[in-house]
Amino acid sequence: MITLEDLALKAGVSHSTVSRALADSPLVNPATKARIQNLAQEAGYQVNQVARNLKVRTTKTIGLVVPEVSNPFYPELIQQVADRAKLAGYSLQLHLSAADQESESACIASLAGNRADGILLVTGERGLIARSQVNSLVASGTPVVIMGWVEDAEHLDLVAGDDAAGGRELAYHLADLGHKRIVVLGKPPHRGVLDRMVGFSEALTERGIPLLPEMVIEVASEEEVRIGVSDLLKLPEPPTAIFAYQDSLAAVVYRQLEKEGLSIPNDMTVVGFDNLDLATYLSPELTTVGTHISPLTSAFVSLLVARIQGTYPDPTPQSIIVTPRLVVRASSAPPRSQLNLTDSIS
Amino acid sequence: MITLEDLALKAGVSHSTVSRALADSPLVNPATKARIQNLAQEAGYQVNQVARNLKVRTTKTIGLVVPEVSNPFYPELIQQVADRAKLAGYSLQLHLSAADQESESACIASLAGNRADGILLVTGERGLIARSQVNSLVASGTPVVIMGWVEDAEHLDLVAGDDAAGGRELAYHLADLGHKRIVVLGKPPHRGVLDRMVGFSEALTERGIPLLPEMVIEVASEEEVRIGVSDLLKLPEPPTAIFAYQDSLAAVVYRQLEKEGLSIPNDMTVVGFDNLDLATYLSPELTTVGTHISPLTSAFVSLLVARIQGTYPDPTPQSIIVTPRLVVRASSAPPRSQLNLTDSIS
DNA sequence: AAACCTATTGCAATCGTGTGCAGAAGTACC
DNA sequence: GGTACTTCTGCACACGATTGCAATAGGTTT
Repeated sequence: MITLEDLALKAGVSHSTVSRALADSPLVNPATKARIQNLAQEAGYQVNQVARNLKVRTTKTIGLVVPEVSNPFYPELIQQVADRAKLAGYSLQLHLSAADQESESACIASLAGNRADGILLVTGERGLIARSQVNSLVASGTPVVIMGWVEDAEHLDLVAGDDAAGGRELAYHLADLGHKRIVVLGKPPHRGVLDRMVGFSEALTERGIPLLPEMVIEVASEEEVRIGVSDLLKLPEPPTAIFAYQDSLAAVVYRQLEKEGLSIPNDMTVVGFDNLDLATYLSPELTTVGTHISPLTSAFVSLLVARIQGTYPDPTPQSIIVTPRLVVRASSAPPRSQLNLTDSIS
Repeated sequence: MITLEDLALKAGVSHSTVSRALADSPLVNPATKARIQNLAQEAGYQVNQVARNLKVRTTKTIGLVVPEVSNPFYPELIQQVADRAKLAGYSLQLHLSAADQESESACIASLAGNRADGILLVTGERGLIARSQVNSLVASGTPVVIMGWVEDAEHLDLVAGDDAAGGRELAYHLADLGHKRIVVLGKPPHRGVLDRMVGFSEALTERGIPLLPEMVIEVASEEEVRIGVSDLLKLPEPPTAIFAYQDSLAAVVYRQLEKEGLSIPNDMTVVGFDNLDLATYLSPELTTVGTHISPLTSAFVSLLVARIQGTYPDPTPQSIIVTPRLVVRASSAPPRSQLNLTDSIS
């Protein structure tokens, strides 16, 4: 790899002059500047960023840590973050935190070691694991912005959707349609989606609809989803609607219902949460609630970049909450009468 | 951020000793070594990788450039590459090449500037754009491995699926089912999938089935897919099967057929290409062909890592071709008679 | 006791850039 | 012609780590 020194030799000047010429400094004679720039061009000179980073104490890199990527929510997020980061002049260092045991800690340590200018951290099912690391990183001057659920968030810069509000929207929607027996289906230890459940059940009670214990199903795998759904249909009074915590879970519910010979929404209403592209791939298209990812990521990276550049007006930790929106599609409808439903099952 | 020098002061030794202690060098007294390590621990010392990288002329970073991420093929790929890279001790620098105009060139330049130890490059619809940059990068000693279609590939390390073979498999499958009027549907400028088409049509002619010009539909957007499908159904002799170049296109075809009131596979057989997770989300589950991504990514990163470490036995450029596999699911069936079909349309 | 060896540590150079400061031209002004 | 000023260039240090080599101290050998 060719260096400043190499160019300097060719041009018959010192490396300082070359450096300044390539930085388009007004300190260097326009003629020599042009000469040097041409030389660099044709020699295919590529500045050594790692040397440069060391000197200028900045890497123009932001770290993005995301739990995984099989849930379609994350790819959409990554794409947008990447676009926005590039626009602001930053490269992306991607880490998947669910990939190894040490999870977030290892990712953050790596990013800290590589002196990322800032870190975007999307929490996983168990919330923010590496809390203390984040604290000390922030204390030492590296901005970190969190997305997602996190316990005791007031000392962190945070961007999140208002999951409780989303849950309420869905509950109202189902209640308005006339559903009385409603199932909630989700992963048990997933703290990030607990608020969805809370908002949902609050709104149901508010409308005088009981959420019976047997109607709250905790599932840890696709297999358990299928079994859970199958069991529900055997109840003496089966539900008329299923609320899946996530669109991707709803997709599994779809498949099982189809296997059982039920049609959506005639025999069963299904609603999800997230409003992914996936929701429109399903058939019938899924009624769901969610923020557009776009305002989320917009706040996410613009807050971080502002922190990095010290341009954010308010120095205290921010909590940016984006309100989700109900998207009614074809998977929700008023319930059939009990009689018809049992008929169609037998 | 705390440096070696800071630690050295605290420990009352020189920074060289600290460096060696942290590297667990046998050159330093076990007692002082332990003392220094404790000190570093409690001071929360994090080695400055950018300084280290400059000195050791290595970054333990590999660049991954991928066109985009909305096609579900890529997230699956990213996940696996990230896992394998981490396993080999490398971080990932992610670039999305379709995000900006300069496309691949800008990504590669950035990675070269940041002195990535190696680059994994997944080509997009138009094949490898930044050919000359890749060449000079490889010439200067940075290994690059390409995945996907590329013109004139013999001087590059390459990993790809055998798309022509996959296309043939699909053609045989449809022919065996008894289909005669078969539509091929894909994006026009997408060189990467041309081989699918070639293999497919070769196999059809081999079986004596003509692939009429009006049966080859080029579509550039979702909207065009819908129009294209809709138009097909108005033909005097509509097709009985549709081959979509990609699973994600097949998903759009599904939606349009549903809107038109046709049922898959009774009224129309649909097959895709890629064998994504998406294929099993669809209903009915999609018959498709594709390699498992796993052997692809495995070859992808292990070849690159071997090149970086100089452990690959054969120094000449490799072409690793992975053979895809036909996965028959519920979306393909023998054609109905012409009469029934036209009935169900009207 | 001199010579030698070993274990441990520090000195100093190095990686490739950026940049403050000094110095060298060249120019203008009195 | 001397002074001051402008314009340009180079010297040298810094960024924070690694590492070859020299140096020290202590112990062993003869």
